[in-house]
Amino acid sequence: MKHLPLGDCSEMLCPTKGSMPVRRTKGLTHVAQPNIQRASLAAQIREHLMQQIVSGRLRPGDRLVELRIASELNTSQAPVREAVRELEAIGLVETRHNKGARVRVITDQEMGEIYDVRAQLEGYASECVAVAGRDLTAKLTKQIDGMRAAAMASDGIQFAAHNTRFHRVILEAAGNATLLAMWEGLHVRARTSLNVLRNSADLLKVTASHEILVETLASGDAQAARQAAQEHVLQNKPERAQISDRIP
Amino acid sequence: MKHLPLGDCSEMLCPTKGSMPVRRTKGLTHVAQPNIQRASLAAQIREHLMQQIVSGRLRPGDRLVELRIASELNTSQAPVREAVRELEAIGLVETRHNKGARVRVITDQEMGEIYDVRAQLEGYASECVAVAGRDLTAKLTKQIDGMRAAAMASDGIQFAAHNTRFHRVILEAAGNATLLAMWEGLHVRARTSLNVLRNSADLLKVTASHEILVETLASGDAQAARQAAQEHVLQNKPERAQISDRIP
DNA sequence: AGGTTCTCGATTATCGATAATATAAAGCAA
DNA sequence: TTGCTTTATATTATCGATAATCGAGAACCT
Repeated sequence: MKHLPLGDCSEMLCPTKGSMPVRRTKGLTHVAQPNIQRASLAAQIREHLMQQIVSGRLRPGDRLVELRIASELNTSQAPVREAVRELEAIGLVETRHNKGARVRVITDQEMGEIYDVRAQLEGYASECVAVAGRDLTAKLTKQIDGMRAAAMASDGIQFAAHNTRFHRVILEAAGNATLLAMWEGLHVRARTSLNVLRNSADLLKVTASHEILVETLASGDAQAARQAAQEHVLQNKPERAQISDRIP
Repeated sequence: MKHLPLGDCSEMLCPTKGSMPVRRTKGLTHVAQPNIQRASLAAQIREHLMQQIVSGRLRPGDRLVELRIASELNTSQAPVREAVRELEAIGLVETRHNKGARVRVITDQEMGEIYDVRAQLEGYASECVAVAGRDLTAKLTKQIDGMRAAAMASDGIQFAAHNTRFHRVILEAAGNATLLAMWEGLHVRARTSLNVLRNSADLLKVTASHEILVETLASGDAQAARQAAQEHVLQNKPERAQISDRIP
């Protein structure tokens, strides 16, 4: 297949859906034994661009010119276009008709809104979990351990990953696929990474905040669970007027 | 431009964003005075397909073959593909890698989930509105009038339209763009149409249910507003195991 | 029969080229 | 100089053609 000069391309998006198969023999043919790319070009490009954005190599306002990216990656315009459209659907990129796409500027205002909505969704999810009487302590603790380790290593990316998984455990357990999908739509992972980069919060403190939540969830009191989850999210809501610099 | 044999193509999706300009001179050139299509082919095709789905001409499980649709509409595969992908993002269509798209089957289960989530979102929105002390009575009443008229004319489509606008008024007034976007993501209009078609509910009764909500909202009590909105949505949540037939 | 490989037709994914647009630069009249 | 029209350039939207993939059935083996 087209062996794109893309790096990892691991699941930043849709960690649930596994990657899909693909094999092209246009430019160079490969031994196709290791590195059997099983994702469409579009998906790979999407992940690539996503990395660029989240890592800050592409910064808010930067344009995404389809043909330029295509030539950089040795592909045609089509899959790039598709990737860009997907990023738009996700909300990482903004396009105007006939004027192309650019990396979306996520304002502090919007970041705040996201946390407000998350608080609602997670509050409801927690309520559902409590009502159903599900015990997630084991799973949640596992992620907390990961968070703590990442926090001590000052690994923001890893921290965000565990953080996201922690919350996903709750959302999944709520048993409402639509709710989960909407929550995923907020793309907590990407957003959290961004956020960690923006304001180097005290990761250990954040970790501790999760531990408290686990306890409340375990109590089984639906209203309390909801309340706790909402507060937890809002607690970590970034202050306004943060340092909006990005890593260089 | 390419004068697609598409009918209305009015704003079923993204009623906020106006349509965008486009003009092609490939096949036939036109006087381009009336009917100045200001939407990209992809957008037109998307609307077309959406109509087909919502109206029931395309039913759950039906395949959407890109090249077939393209030839039917006298376009190339590209814009069709884009349209289909958009429908996928919306959730009206389901695609599997290398296997194409088909109209998504919305199960009763999922329909129920949607209402549960909507209840949460709208509850929160109503709370925000009340807290902000905004008075929406005039706007809401206007839509209720529309609903009543549609109800008496047994016009499900129109009813759904007014219904959606009613709720959008509230969501917009909540002042959280992200919240609004998520709510739009549920595509209430399309879903409501489907729902109205599935179970011919008593539209006048539904209308009345909205009137009560307006009163509570006007009272300014945030908790009451939230409660009322949630209940309102859940009240209209379809029963399980509905007649799942679609109009022919 | 039961399972395996091969081939073919249908369809998606991708490509390379063209038409259409938007915007900025250049030209020109008042 | 201001404002309007024209031209040039960059880039998107769309097209038509190809390559790759899937699924079903044919052909084969055991």
